[in-house]
Amino acid sequence: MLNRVILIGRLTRDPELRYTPSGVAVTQFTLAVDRPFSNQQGQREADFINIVTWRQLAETCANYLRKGRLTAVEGRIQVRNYDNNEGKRVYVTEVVADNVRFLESAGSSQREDDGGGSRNFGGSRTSTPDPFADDGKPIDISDDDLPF
Amino acid sequence: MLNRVILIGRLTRDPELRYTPSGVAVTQFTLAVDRPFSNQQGQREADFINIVTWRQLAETCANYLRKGRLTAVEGRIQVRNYDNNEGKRVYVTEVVADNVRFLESAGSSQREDDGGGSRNFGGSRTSTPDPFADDGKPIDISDDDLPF
Amino acid sequence: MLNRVILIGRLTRDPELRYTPSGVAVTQFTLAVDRPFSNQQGQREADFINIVTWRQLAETCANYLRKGRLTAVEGRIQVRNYDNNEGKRVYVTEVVADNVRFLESAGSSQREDDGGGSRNFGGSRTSTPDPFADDGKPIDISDDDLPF
Amino acid sequence: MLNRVILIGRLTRDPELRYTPSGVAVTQFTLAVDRPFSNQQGQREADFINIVTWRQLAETCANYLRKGRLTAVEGRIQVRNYDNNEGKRVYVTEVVADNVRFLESAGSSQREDDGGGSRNFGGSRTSTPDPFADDGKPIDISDDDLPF
DNA sequence: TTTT
DNA sequence: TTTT
Repeated sequence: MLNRVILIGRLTRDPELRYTPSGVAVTQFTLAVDRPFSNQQGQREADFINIVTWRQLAETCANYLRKGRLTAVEGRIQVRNYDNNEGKRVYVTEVVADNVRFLESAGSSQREDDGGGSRNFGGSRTSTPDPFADDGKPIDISDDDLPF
Repeated sequence: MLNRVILIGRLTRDPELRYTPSGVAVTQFTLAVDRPFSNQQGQREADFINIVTWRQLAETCANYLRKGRLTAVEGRIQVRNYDNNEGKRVYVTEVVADNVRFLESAGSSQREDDGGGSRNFGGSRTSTPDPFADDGKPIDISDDDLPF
Repeated sequence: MLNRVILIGRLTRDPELRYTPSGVAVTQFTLAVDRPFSNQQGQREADFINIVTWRQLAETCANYLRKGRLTAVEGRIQVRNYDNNEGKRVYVTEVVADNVRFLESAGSSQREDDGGGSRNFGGSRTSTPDPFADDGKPIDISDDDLPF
Repeated sequence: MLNRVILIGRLTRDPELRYTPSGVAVTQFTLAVDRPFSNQQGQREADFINIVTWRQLAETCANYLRKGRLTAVEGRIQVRNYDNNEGKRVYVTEVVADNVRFLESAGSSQREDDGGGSRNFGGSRTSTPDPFADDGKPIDISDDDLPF
């Protein structure tokens, strides 16, 4: 009935832009958000929160966000489920963003690495497991997932 | 760095109160939050979002919340992970609440069922799968999970 | 750059629907939101927060909201200023809502008074002071104030 | 019943630290928050939102925030009123912050002016009008205004 | 000027 | 009275 999330954190890697079969842009990335307190061992932990954006916002995020950038995200929590290859139901929680603010433009943060070439497009495979699946394979993005 | 969630929805079942080994109260429940739009088939879906509360707030929630009640929750997104019995890393996303508002007191909503007897205390097992695990077993709640 | 407000409270009076010169619907009301703590005298106070809604949402609010109803509002803080009749600049803070949730439908709250007849439509003048001005006169609502 | 605000904007001037008669620290500043759309004349406007912080957070804000810095604020809307020198009731809306994030540390933003010397401490009077009053005089901050 |  |  009401579902609102606001996060400020840093991208754990470059955003990944893909397209649904019908050609709608989707960008996914993960925000590392430091917890407001230390754990029993006195260390600061972070939550790694998966973000999805659609359409024009997806294109903009793919163009301007990079690994490490401080970013504000506004959206709603979404819980999807699908059956994995062992026939087990898996629940995936992510934040569907409708507003993203780039708090650091290129050059405003120190030690940037905008060179790279490590960006992945069009659903290509990565060797690091994708946090959106539980088995290292990209989750199928379908037009059924289109919000709004 | 900033992590804020506000939800309004209805409890999918009575809340479950347990205690950590060191005696700290934890209450878990799930909120069904209707999505703001219909899907391609024209049906309204909901997101089922797991909520955790600690200490005094946990006791209050266990005492006053019941299945079906309209409830507002304020908190932060937390992503925990643990290795399941097949040695696979499982990610669990939940909202750690620090503020819960009871929008319907007992009697203010129609068709209530406060009788029941189906509440579970102290880590007892249920036959319905616990949404906090991927295998139907309650997730171990340890003092390591204590926030604040 | 980011401006988000979420409130839950009760209407202090029936909402007021008017129209700008170009025919756009505007509805204003005030939410009483209880503070989360008591003051030095041990009493619970409330903040009285002015809400503005536009267009379709304005019509819906005027149709369904009534004095006393528990209501959730999502929007942004806006600070307008104008020069009053003594030539002094006055600052008006209000919340421009883009999402309003009716947490109590007609009949779900006790002792309602939906009879009334005291509602005002179409920009008519009232003798009760308008909370949006400091001098008891309705503030001119113009098309310049149209958001989005 | 629930009252939550999250803002990201820039300080319009250095923060002002004062103390209540009983010695509690209060810091006030104004955030300029750009609106998400342009007005009829095609220009981007901003809302100037007054922020108040108390105690330890007040000290930290006074120490680390400066004019122009990008800052995130979390808190609640508060509406105070007082009678001005003409015996007229004046309403003051501000955000009482309980969480402030410094999104730009000293040096991370370009062209800073941290020199100044224009800061005011300990409740001293200033000739520049206080944004929290409508008449250019600082509003009395009393221990009655202490939240939490 | 205030709601429950 | 305003920030970039």
